[in-house]
Amino acid sequence: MANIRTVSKLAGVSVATVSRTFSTPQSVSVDTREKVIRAAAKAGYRPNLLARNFRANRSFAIMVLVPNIANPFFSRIISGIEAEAQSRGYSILLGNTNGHPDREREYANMVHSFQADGLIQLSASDPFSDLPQAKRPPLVNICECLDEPASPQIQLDNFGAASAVIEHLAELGHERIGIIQGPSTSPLSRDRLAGCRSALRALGLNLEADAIAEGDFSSRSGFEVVDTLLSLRKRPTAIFCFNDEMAIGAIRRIRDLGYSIPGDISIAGFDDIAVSSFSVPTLTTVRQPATIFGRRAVEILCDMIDGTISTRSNEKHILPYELIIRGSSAKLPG
Amino acid sequence: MANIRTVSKLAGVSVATVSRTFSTPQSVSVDTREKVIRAAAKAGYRPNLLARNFRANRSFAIMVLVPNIANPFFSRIISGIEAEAQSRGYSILLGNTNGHPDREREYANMVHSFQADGLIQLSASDPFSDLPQAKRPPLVNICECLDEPASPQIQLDNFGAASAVIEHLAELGHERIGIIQGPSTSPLSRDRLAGCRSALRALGLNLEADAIAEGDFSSRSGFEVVDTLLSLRKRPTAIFCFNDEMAIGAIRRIRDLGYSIPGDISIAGFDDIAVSSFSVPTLTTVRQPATIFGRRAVEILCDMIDGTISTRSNEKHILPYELIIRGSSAKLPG
DNA sequence: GGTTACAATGTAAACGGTTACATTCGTACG
DNA sequence: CGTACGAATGTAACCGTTTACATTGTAACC
Repeated sequence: MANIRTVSKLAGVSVATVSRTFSTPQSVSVDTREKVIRAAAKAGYRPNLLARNFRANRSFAIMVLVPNIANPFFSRIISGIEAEAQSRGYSILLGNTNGHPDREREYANMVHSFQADGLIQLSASDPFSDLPQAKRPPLVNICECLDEPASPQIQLDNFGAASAVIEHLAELGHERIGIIQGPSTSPLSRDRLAGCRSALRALGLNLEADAIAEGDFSSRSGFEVVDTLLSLRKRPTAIFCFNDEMAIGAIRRIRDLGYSIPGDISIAGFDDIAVSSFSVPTLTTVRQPATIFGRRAVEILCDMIDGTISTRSNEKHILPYELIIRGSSAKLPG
Repeated sequence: MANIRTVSKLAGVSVATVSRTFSTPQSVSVDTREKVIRAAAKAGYRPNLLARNFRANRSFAIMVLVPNIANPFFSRIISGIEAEAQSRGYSILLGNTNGHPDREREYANMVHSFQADGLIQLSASDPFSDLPQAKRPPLVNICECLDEPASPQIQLDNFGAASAVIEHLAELGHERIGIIQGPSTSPLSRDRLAGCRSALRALGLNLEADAIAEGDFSSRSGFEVVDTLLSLRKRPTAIFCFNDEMAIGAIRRIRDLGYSIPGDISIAGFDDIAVSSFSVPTLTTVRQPATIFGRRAVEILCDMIDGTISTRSNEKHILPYELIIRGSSAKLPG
């Protein structure tokens, strides 16, 4: 392989000049520059970034940890991360954790071994929690936030969005509203649930414990747990699912049981994934600015890497939601 | 940062011994090993992989080029790639190309600058086509294959799968079958189309040119182009869409126009993405072994990196399909 | 006891860049 | 004319590993 020394000999200059030609061209005279570039082309020289990064002690890579890549909402976020990272000269390393803390830790260690300059976590966990503040590498949590974060957090106004959904359903005349939440351990579910509670209370309604079912954000779980809501003595006339996949699963099951949507039961989801505008019926949902999530995360992470922001920052960034009203929610007849 | 010399001093041994303790522990006596490990722990030492990889001239990273991460079928493949790579000690670098050849080339160059040891392409294009055979880096094409490949290719038996779908629809009594294909430039569309033609011919039927509409694999395109099929003088009684997203878009539009599915029109898709089992109606489709695609690609790529397989191999690996019959296809009434 | 074999460990060169510092040279200025 | 200065370029150390080769120590054997 052609290295910088090959090129320097071929061009009749020193290695330093070759290096400068590529990293700080303005510090090399035009003549020399051309000579070097010609020689480099002739030799088929490409700077060895392994060597450059080693010297700089930087990998120019960002590790992205995602619980499940196959989730379409996450993949939209990753799309945003990728775009912003690419434009800043960073490459992205992808790690699928399936929510396993040991997998997370294993991947997070790549930052310690200098394989990545920073970490973006698409879930509420902090793989560096055992480290003293001063030694924490750049980390940004996104989507789902820690309660007592030691790093910057980016999330939707989950409380506000959930309230807005409830208000929308209440406006349509629904008073018995069921909920299919995500895993109850997740801060995200808790925030949305709090939003629901608050909105209902403001309307003079109460959220009974048995009107809350718990899924795991998969369509299958929506399909399965909706039964518990349908079999309540006071069957809900509207169901708010904490993501679109569960809503789609629930719709499937509800229709199988002979109910009409939104005739008998209104449904709302969360995320606004691509299919939600084409499903039957089209899905009322909350749109999250997924690509912006990704871009913001990269912006903040890069600032931490550059030292513009302290790695001890734990600012919370709340992004706005948008309520998208479609065919799955309608006025209660009568 | 603690480096190997810090540890060697702390343990009272040479740097070589420290290095050996971590890379070939059996070549170090038990006493020394323990001494070194204690010293390393004390110093908080982690081997600098930037340095190690530089020395080895290997990045232990695989670049994955995908036209669109947000596509759920691709993300399932990536899931498989990630799992297999992780178990082999490789990390994966993700590049979203949006189908832009210059983006592809830019990312592909990361292999030349030693940032990746090999490349997996999730589309039918060869960023190294201008290179002489001998200089081609390890590359595997997956999903969609080149006609005259210079690298190993992995794809479904698209011809067979499309035939099977047509045969299934024909068995249900359908004779006027419409097609929504992907971009006509894609080899994948062409193979599936050939499968359709062949199956229809065997049944004594003909595929008219105007029974073929062209989408771009997005739900929206399915929604939009299905109109041309519905407005034919001889409206098809069944429509085969070359992916599930387009099928979902088409279903939406067909229902909006007042037709029933599968009462008036049967629909079949391709890919078996997650929502297809929960959509209304559930979707008859072709299941592709997505994670196996990913795993196989990594296996083959690693063999090329290790030199077990020549980088000049251009073997085609054909994976089996599975026809999944669900609610969107039914017997033609009468 | 001397020789040999082998296991354990050490020494130092190499990998391919970057960059602090040194050198050279031309030019402006007193 | 001598000096100071700055631009262009060169020299060589350095980054943290790995590893070929050298060295040492110990045990087995004749």
